[in-house]
Amino acid sequence: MSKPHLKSRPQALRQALQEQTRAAYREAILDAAERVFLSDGFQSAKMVDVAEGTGVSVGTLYNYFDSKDAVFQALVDRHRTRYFDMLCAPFLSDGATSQLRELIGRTLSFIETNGALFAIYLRSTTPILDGSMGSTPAINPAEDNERYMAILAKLLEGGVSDGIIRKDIPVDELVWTLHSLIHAAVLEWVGSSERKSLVARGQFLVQLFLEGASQK
Amino acid sequence: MSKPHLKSRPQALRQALQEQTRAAYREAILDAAERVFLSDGFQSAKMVDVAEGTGVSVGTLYNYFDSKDAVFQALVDRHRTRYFDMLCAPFLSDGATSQLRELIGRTLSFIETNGALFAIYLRSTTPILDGSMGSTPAINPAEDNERYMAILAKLLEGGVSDGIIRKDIPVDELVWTLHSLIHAAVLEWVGSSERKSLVARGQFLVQLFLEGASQK
Amino acid sequence: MSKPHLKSRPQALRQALQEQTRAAYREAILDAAERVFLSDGFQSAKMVDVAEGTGVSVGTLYNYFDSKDAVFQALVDRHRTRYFDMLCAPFLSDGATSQLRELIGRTLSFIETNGALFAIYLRSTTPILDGSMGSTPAINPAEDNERYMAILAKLLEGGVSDGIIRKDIPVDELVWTLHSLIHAAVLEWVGSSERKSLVARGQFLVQLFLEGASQK
Amino acid sequence: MSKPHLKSRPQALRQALQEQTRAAYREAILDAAERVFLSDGFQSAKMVDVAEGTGVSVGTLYNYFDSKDAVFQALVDRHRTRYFDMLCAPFLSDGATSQLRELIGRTLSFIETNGALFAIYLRSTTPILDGSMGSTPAINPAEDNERYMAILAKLLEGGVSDGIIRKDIPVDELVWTLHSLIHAAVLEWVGSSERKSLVARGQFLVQLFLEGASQK
DNA sequence: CATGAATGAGCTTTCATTCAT
DNA sequence: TATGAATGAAAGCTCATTCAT
Repeated sequence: MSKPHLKSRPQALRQALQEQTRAAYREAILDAAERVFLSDGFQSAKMVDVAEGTGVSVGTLYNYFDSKDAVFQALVDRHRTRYFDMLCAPFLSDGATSQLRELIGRTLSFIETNGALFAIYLRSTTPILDGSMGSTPAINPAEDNERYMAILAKLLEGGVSDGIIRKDIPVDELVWTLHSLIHAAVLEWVGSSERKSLVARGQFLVQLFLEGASQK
Repeated sequence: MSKPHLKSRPQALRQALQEQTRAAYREAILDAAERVFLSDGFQSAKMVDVAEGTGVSVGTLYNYFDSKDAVFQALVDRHRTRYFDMLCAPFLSDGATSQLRELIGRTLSFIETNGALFAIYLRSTTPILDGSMGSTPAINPAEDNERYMAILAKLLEGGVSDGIIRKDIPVDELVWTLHSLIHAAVLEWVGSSERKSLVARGQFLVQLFLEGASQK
Repeated sequence: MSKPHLKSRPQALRQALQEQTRAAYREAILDAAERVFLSDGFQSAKMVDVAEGTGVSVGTLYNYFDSKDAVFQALVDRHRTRYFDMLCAPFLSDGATSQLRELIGRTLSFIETNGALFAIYLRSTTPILDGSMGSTPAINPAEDNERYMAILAKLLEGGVSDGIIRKDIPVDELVWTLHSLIHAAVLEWVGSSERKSLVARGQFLVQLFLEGASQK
Repeated sequence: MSKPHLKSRPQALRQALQEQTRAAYREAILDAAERVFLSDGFQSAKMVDVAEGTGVSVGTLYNYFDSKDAVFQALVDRHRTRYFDMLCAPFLSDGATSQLRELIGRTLSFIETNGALFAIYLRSTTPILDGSMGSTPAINPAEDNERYMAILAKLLEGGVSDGIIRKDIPVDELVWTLHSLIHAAVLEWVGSSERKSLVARGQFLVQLFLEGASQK
């Protein structure tokens, strides 16, 4: 009762530790969930497996997330934030072409580092996939894709202005093509077991995208 | 019982009719299944819905297919046969470039005509998708993809020989890129509700693939 | 194909039998459910027990009812219809008093014959009970009670007009009292294992209600 | 350690305080529990809510009570003691009728003051309720009811001796009727949101019970 | 002794598959 | 061979209870 500040300090400490722990649990669960979702697919993934993968019991899962959907949601959110933060960082280089290379390098590097789930999520507009992922309205990859394409568009428009990118094709089409190309690369990479450097392939893709396959 | 040959003719007839009917049933079921799988996804698709869509009862489904997986399997098989038959037909035009256009035109035309399921199947090496589709070992899109890429490779190699396609990039890489590009286009098409002409976009893609995005 | 009427008859028959069977199943399930709900209470009652009690599997339950709530609902509905049909039948006797006796006789006879669940349902406005029964809006005993009290009211008003029932107490109060009394009797009966005649007690109650406990 | 008697005094003091505190906790928990049980029903009531309502953590609940059932048990016990203490207090008035009025007045006043839970408990012989309340054997309202009815019986027997109460009906029946009537009133009161005076209605009930509904 | 997160048995519900008709 | 109701394993989720701090 007297000297309550004596107690308040440890309490604050404990609280901090608690929150530390909570966060750690959350991360652990998400890590396990990502593994399970990736190997089994969202629908087939069982909460028990996620729990087991985390090393906790099922009930604990629900102390951190409201539902299976919510876990997936959080998984996506976790990546999304970092993804766009990374994309929006200022470029180190000048010129549309270099920056394009840089952007795609970053993108693919992110995927390479952070696992494939986010990439797959971005592709999950495909109807059949929709079934396999959660159907919460908040899970809306289309929006994220548009955001990404907007970034691409800005760069390519700059290239057109600079006379580097051809004018006879609408920028939208170029954007769409490059975006699709990147995603294809990612999916290919995700599906393969070898996991050749995704970044390297990205650079190669940009080259091909810019120069074309024809003999000059 | 007596004079079996008297009966054997009608029996053969009946048998033929029977088989005709059986085949018709199979087709009807597969048609319905494709609709359902596409709209709900494999996992969420219910056998009852397939039955209803076909106009038969669930039990009947199992007289024609061993399991839900088997239905999907058959669905893929049905497309695959026609797909490769179509691809292997002789070209109407000459020259690597024209034939490339023709091949991709055919490919996308097939997808456009026959629905998206097969295309999605071809992309289903993605782990998360594996979960959403049947997991029978027999469902192995990789093989089909390689077969397709082999066709592409032959054409592009021809182009290299003819001096039309650049030599400084390994054909494999070109093949991979073009293939990815096509698949990306298909997935994009599948996911969109507008359903702009896929074939047209394909032609455009080939152009971009050959010429590149750079201003010359 | 020829003589379709040869087939149509058995089909009609089969269908009739099927519906017979369906109805029988429904009844069997409801019977079991009533037993289980009564012995365990709605919340504690397990669908497995209902299934076991019926002699079917859990899945079958859901072929007949959408949910546990729906089972309870149907249970109540089944009784309600018959209950009010019976109450609304014309009286065999004349005079407010006799008809009162008759009405209460019928009521209690119904309860005695048809089991206690419906009676308990009618009492389930009690908050604690609300928790123990389904919370579907359609389950609204208050309405049913009011309907019953309206019937009582009409009779007692007649009695007042005839100078048989005292005028110095509002009919509503009399109705309320008699109604409560009946319900109390029913609950008492439900809770006891002896199960003395409920109808007899009812007649006795009416007498006491009319004459009072005082020595004249 | 040395001179234990020096310490024993403060210890006793501390112990007393401790027990004071313990008792206060218990009461607080029971208060909260009563609120929660009444609003949600026993089964639906969550220990977390009780804890929250008390302002302690769930764990603390289990330092004071062994289980959810035990909480309910204690809740009932707490009321029971006070209930019968109150009932057994000497009457202020003379004469069976007056004392009857007084008894019922006290009863209903108690319910009105102390909340409805105890009243509901007393009615919980109803099977369905058993499920919704704890099923510990110790929770046995029948016994309490009999105790109450014994009190009623004594009064009514007095009335019979005094020539105030009719002889032609066994006292048991009269007791049963009056008791049922009171309980019905209580349940009605519990279920209604208006909460008209329960005591007033009780007096009215006694009048009706004694005089009957018939016009004299 | 208070705390509150971890636990996991147990519940309702779904649906691919079977099988008697 | 068609039927469609019965089946029951399996999944997501809840919450009374425990226990390390």
